[in-house]
Amino acid sequence: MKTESAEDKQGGLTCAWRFDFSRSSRESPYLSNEDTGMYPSSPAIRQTAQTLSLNSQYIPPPYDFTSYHHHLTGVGDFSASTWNPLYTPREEYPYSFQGSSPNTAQVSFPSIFLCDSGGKTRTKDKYRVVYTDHQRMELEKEFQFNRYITMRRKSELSMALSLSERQVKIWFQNRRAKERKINRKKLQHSQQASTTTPTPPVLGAPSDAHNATTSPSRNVLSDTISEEY
DNA sequence: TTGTGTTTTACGACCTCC
DNA sequence: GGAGGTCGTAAAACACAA
Repeated sequence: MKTESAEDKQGGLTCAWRFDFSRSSRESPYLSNEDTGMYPSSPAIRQTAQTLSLNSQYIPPPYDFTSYHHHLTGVGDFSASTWNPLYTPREEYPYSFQGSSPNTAQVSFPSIFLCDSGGKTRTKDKYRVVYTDHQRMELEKEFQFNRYITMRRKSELSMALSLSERQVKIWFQNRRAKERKINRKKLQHSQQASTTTPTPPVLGAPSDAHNATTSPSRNVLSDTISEEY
């Protein structure tokens, strides 16, 4: 992520939104690829979403896609920007509509980007956008197919969901991080349970810890599919 | 309503692979 | 050197108990 395209950088704009990025020094947080599932040697097998029983957290409610028909078009010089709030996430966008038809309604943006040469690209008025349920659902479906999105699918999804490829990429990164976090919690719980109520190990039924430590070649993230969903 | 904890976007730093 | 990975983190959004 050293260099992002101008498109990825939300229209190539550099903005004045300042943050305190000071942080404590890092203490070699990197785990081996085996531990992290980094650079998995074998891609995850693509499964049909129907075969996966989703955790209730990710089961979206029955969607009324008619609510997304107000396809908004940004007003202003955002032609080069892929950050384009085509949807109105949960009524949170304070943009004023200009136009009568919701299908063609245009939005006048507030001072989304205050630009300077600082190189920070976050918005002033919106530190982050909230993705619509539809966007999340589609991303989640793709995630169930494959933990690692291909360039082709990333491009397709970004087009379909009106997100930038960078947003799709980062969503997948965050989603994998979330899954690892969940797995760590489960591992902790299982370890606590095993220490408090020791049970004899069952041959042929390896635990999560066993999987994580003895099967480095597999995609560690794929473990969650069968466990979590 | 408000305080607090959790989740969700987004990023920088650093790393590996090609 | 670039792309994309993880990790840690900021801050908005959200959930929920008091």
